[in-house]
Amino acid sequence: MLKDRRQSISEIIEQRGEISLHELEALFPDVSSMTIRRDLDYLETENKIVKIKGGAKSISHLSRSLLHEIEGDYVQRKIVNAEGKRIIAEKAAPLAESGRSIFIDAGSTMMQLARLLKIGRYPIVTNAVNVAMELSQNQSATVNLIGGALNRRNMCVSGAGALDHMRHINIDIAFIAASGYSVEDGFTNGSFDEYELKRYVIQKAKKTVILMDSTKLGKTMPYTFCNPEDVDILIMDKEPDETLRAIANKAGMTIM
Amino acid sequence: MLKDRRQSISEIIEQRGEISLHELEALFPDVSSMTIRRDLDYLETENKIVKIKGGAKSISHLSRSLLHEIEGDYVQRKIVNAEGKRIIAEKAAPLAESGRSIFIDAGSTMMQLARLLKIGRYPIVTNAVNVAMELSQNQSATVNLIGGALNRRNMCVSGAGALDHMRHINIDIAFIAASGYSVEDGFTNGSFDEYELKRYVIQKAKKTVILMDSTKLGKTMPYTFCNPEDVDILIMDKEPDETLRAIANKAGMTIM
DNA sequence: GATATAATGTTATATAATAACACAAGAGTG
DNA sequence: CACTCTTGTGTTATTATATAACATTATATC
Repeated sequence: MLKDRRQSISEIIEQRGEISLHELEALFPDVSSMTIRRDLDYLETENKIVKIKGGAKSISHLSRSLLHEIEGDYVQRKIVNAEGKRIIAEKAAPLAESGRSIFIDAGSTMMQLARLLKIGRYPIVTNAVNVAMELSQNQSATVNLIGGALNRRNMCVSGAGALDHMRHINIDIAFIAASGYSVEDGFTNGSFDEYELKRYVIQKAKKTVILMDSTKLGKTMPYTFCNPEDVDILIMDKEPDETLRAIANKAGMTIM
Repeated sequence: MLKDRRQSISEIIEQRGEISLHELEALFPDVSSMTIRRDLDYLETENKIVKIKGGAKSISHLSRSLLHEIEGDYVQRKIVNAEGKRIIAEKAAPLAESGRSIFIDAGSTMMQLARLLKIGRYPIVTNAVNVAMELSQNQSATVNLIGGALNRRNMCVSGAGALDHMRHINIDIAFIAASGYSVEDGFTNGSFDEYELKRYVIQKAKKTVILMDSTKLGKTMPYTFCNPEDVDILIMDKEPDETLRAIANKAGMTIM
């Protein structure tokens, strides 16, 4: 049946992200390669796939890769420490299991985390549009997107409306991103609105987890949103040095 | 210079959405086609484009087309009346000029409207994530995204949080989508949460504009969110029949 | 069951992608 | 300043893929 076959092809591509014509030929031995080509033509007009040389790609997969790179200076970030961020996200994901109400901050590390949380059904609150879309696409989670002004640079919501929204939501575990940490200034970030929100969430959350890759160490950004004393767990991609370890011990902050 | 050329190519593709290799060859006569191929290879690894047979496509354009089709049953909708929706959006866009605070509802017609509003800098409130992203991508508008539970089917926010959020926002003009209209039941839609929000917004807005394509006429969905008396302007893609015209006259609703 | 329409198959042809090697230009380095 | 190493580029032959046009088979409709 034509409709079924096209549906199947669509689903396969959706699942794998990309496939070669030859693979499809093998999967559908009953029809000729020309038929499959025509199926791909059809799916392309439906904006489900793009035909590439020798196969096809899923548009929604391509779009997802875009979501991961929304941040303005993404090229840099991507190169600098994509690996570190993955490591951090993998450490953080299991922590989410225990929470009944989770907050996820904006940022590319958080995007990685969102991907890993796919399986499971946590009620999740976030201020990042890309995180919300990622979470909602593939799972049964309840996603609560905070309202407020949308920052076009990083697709993140903040401002007075956001604070207001949070007022009625209780958070078990908050996963917060930091753009800098230094002994003098603590955990810092670069935008006032986001600073306000982070502060507020940390204050409300029963447990605060900071996700920060090692390149942020020693950097100071304009706003200090919290200090080690306010943090339960700090997750990094590398082992902390002695100074940081000592500070953490004193402040009761676990480093993972 | 390699970097400049790649940047240019990237921008051209970004702008046009798609281009053929031959066109690029013509635009860059100083380099061989092989060089351009290699540039495209590079841009592909950067997730900016997809190479297709004989050229390339911009990923962000592809993603945008996805935003337009997020609704679950989009295949149907798309075929039924994409043209009608464009007509409606074109009629509605100029109305937005006069408002100082605008609300835009979720839905594919609204997505068309969002595209047309690109030029200008309206402060815009919306509950549709795709509309918000579209608006924020290409312009100087202030976009205010309503908070609440994210509906994964249509990427639209609703629920108690959404109502709460709206409480402090004043709306000059509200552009609302309707899924059905009938004489007996008025303007209707299919989800309770969205119904609540629509009602609330209409009640708050100084001016209510309903956007509805002609295929919705005579249909009734589960929830009546308003009646002609509550509406200032109804925009459709076709001329109304006599019955509707009479009702509109009586209710003080202008039909465009 | 006859006719129209849609779906599929087949082939030849045109088109584009790739790989492999060759060449040139610039950046360090001794 | 020669050198060689890297990087960017060009050329060609080869391979792979897409297209177009027509032939064939299924499916629906009356």
